[in-house]
Amino acid sequence: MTALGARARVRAELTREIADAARRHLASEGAAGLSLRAVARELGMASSAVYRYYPSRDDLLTALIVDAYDSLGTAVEETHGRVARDDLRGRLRAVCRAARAWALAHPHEYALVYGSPVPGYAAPKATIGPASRVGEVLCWIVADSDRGTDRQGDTLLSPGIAERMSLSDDSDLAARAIVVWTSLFGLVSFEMFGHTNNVVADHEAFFDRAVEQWADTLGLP
Amino acid sequence: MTALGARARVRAELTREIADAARRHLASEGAAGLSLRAVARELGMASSAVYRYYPSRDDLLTALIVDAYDSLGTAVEETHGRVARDDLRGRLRAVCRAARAWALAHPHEYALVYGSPVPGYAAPKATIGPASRVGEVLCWIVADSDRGTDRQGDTLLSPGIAERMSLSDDSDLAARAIVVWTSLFGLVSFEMFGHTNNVVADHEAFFDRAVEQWADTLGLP
DNA sequence: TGTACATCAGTGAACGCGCGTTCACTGATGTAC
DNA sequence: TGTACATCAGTGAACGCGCGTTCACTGATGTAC
Repeated sequence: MTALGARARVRAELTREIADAARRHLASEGAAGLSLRAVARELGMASSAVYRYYPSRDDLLTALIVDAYDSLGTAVEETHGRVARDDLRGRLRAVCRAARAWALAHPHEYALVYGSPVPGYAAPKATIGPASRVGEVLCWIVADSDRGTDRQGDTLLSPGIAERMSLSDDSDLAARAIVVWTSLFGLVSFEMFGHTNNVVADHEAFFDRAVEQWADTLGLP
Repeated sequence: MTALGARARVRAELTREIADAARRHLASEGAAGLSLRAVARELGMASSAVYRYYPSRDDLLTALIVDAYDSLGTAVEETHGRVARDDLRGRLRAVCRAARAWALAHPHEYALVYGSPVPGYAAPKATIGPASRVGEVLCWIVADSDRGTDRQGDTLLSPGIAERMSLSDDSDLAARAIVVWTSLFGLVSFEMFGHTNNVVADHEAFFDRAVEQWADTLGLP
């Protein structure tokens, strides 16, 4: 339904503009300081008008979280999609670098989703799907590595794979993939949050090196 | 100077009590919501009285951060100290498990130091030393592994080692150690912040498995 | 094409709240003689 | 040991601020006939 009425189109536009302004505020104040009033002020509208678009502050926060996960997920998937399927190491490189690049380009959205949880805010279920997109791409790579690239179809490892990848199935490769997943965001978080400031000199080179280590861990050729 | 006057002793006590109350508040409100007034209220004193002990909210926050790093550092160092020096893998296990155990026991202090930075707060230099204690222990282990346990003395790798461990010196082992360091906190953070909730079934078993992977990465016997 | 009505966006005032910080002050505890 | 003075802890009121959310309202935009 792209044939929206004029009113509906304006509505969609303003809804997005509010989210954009909120994202900008995230940058200066952090997630906990995100304020509906400040957002309204920036848009030059009454604070009460925002309630026509988002029923509460938490709903706005949820929208920002979902958008952030989707933005990261899309960036990673696109970069990953440009690499030949049988170039397993190249695919891992692409995923990791895309994730880091996204974090550097969107530091506050990164902190929103991968930093400490916002106190008093419980993430609703709508965030689960978008949150697992990067992990799923990693799982694809590992799965392809496990059974060779000749095998067609992604049906065996599909959305929802994460649930089936619990330790109980005792798959060493699955466990390794998850450790790589957490290591990736561990390293990016340390860089973003300043923990490696006096430890690592060239962050980009160091990151690339770490990626090769992870590729080795996964036994990628 | 343990022979403090009665007044000085009471002062030291209250200073600690304020920090304790602040820590408790951290739990419910998060770092960004830490409020001097709430802390004063809990202690049954006027909010202005707190200023006799901490000149501002940020100073109180700094004290909490330093305390958290020191608490974690002490826990890790003590556990590590109980393992025989030539049991390199055992030492790594001890360090990693102690760090995770501390995080589980102090979730909000963990989020304070390893979560997203508090907006508008710049960590002063006083936090750098305490923040690097865990990393330094890891470096000891790696250094011992590198040159064998016969070599005496810890002088080559001492406080401040982190600075010298920049990529420029091109030591592969140093780089591996730092990746393990970031992976450790990456995995713990994901567990603490709920990212592995539907992915990992048995967090403790999974963590132990990850530690063995890291030990392999470092080539520990 | 024109009119009557319903829908909806946006307003501005208000509610009740909490915050960090300052300031002049009261009393109690320590110190010097 | 006793007195006079200085130091310090703690008070309570006040300043100026921002917040989320509600509510009755005004006008403009759409819809049905």
